[in-house]
Amino acid sequence: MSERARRHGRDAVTIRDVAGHAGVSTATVSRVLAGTRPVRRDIADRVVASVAALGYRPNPAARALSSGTLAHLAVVVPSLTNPYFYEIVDQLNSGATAAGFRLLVADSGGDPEAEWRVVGDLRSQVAGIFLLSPRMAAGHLRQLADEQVRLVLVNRVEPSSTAATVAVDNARAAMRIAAHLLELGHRRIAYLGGQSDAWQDQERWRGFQAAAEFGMIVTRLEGSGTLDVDDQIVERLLAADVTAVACFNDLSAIALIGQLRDRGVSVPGQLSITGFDDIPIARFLTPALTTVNSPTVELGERAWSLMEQQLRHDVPLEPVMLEADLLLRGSTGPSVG
Amino acid sequence: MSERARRHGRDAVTIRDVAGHAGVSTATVSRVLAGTRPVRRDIADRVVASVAALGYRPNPAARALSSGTLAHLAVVVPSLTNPYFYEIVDQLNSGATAAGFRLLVADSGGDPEAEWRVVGDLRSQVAGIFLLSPRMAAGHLRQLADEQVRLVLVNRVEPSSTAATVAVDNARAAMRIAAHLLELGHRRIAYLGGQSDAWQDQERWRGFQAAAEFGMIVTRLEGSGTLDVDDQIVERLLAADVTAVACFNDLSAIALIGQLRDRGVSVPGQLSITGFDDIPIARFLTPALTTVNSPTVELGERAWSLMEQQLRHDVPLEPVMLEADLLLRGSTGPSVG
DNA sequence: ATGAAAGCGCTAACAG
DNA sequence: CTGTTAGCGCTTTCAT
Repeated sequence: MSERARRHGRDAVTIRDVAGHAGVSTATVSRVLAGTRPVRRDIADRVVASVAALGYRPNPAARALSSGTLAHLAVVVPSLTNPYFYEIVDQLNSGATAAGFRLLVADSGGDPEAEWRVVGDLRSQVAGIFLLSPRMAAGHLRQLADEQVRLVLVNRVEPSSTAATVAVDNARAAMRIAAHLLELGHRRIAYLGGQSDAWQDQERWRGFQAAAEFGMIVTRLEGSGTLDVDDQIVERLLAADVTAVACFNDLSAIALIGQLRDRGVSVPGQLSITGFDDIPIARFLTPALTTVNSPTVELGERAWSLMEQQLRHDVPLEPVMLEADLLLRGSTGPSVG
Repeated sequence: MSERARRHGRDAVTIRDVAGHAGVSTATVSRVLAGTRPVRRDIADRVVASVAALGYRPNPAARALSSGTLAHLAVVVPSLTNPYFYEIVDQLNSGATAAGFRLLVADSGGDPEAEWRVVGDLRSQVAGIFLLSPRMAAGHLRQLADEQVRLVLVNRVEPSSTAATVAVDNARAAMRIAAHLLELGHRRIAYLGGQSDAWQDQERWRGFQAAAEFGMIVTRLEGSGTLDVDDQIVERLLAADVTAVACFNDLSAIALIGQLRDRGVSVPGQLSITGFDDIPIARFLTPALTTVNSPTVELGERAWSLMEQQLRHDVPLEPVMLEADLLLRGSTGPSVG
């Protein structure tokens, strides 16, 4: 058995074998399988039968080389361990699988440069790329779009790029949280930020800053957007003299609540806390987390359909903006300030 | 511009262009890039310079077709929305990326048949496949190994198959939990199971059943292993008259605790709860979850190295069994039975 | 050590 | 509607 055959676990059966078995040309087999042009019914049946009989599976590499495109789509995420992306990836996977594409995943580690490199690598290997919360330079994003890489941007709006885009209106969502806190009597609040180079962080911060217009005093504290929060965070918070903390996302809210619990600070008794995203676990926490839901399912669906359009050579559209709903739960309560 | 060129966003620069630019043959370029055979220093330098100057990127499909293997590895997970798997996938991704492989992910939806089909699809497209908590029939697993598909089984031990395997000793971990509960005075406990066709569920259940030897009474309740728990679960639990519930995993423990909170049942005051896996969020919960850690990092590392060995044509080894540590946190307390 | 040339398996003109 | 044939871009003998 040849080395190649061993790799595939058997002497690979090729399109030629099928053609021979069915007594037709390889072109006909190809046409039957791809459905690119009509083939006489009885011949097609014969081909199908031969395919089944021989257990033929087209070689994707050969197909890719010949047709110029691989049935692979890539999705690049800042971190594979952030639950927020799971649902989106899951949606993309459903769409892609149904359309006969496979999903390649890549993790950029949240680094703009690494992200750019990863995409550079991927672009020649896939038919299209989903960028989830990308952080790369606007110039790079523009360049990719200019170079006709099929792109879908999720949660990053970059007006200078023509890339297809779907995003949640984060600023508006932040305002909703602020308004809710104000209604509860909170006037001095803190925003525990995420990575400040992320579009989502900028938008959310923008939303909270708008609350200043309504008489709130909003202090920004730097955070990571992950479960790893600064050990000193509680002290910094207390020093800031606030009655509520709006966190960049659910993950950091959860970590913060954990810290507060350890220090004996009650939530929402002494401090109200809000998250962002509504990851599935949020409603099961004690206290359940007040947050805004990021419509991840719709986000994923829209992202997929934007990709689908591009695969059909349709023109990219206006950015799709999605609304987030406020979910009032137990982690917020009346101000005690 | 040709259709093909358009797809790649530019007229693709091929190995021939590089060869022309450097004034050498394509074979030489190939050798320099792959390092398969020695090339005179100055010529190699010239090639490297040309590659850089033209921004050449080898076409993976052509490479795959020619060399017979694609630099892709696949990982099949039962569900893309379970945090537990992401930790492992993250590790696999690191190893694969470092070795120049890309990771294809596929979701089987937890269905044994779908899983088998997915693998059938994938096998010709990748150099190897990781199966995380696979549920497919033992016969299928054996068949794959027999057909020389490079496989790594994670968290499923199938003695009849020669596939490389790494798994956590779930039965032992379950015993550790049981022993801990017994020490706290719990004698009547329930096991809220996962999907009963999963190896992990069987092993955990086996571990808890062993506790009967030590005088505990263990009732099994059916569960899903996800955040979606039966609405009636609290009633069923109360009816079972137990003082502690060992859950299949952290996810179902979290969901259960959420339900109990809603019904006003205190944890661990009235009922002690344990999880399984130690997902990152577990320690931030209130109460923090008593669980056993699944050494996901090591699991991922071992899985990767098993794959690496196979890529080097090494023989598969004995199953690697990993130990799980008990993490005592706030969700368990003395029995009030 | 290097080049020429033969494919890898498939698709897509181009003929018929 | 079907067959023949020429590549797709790369690796790899086989010569030199």
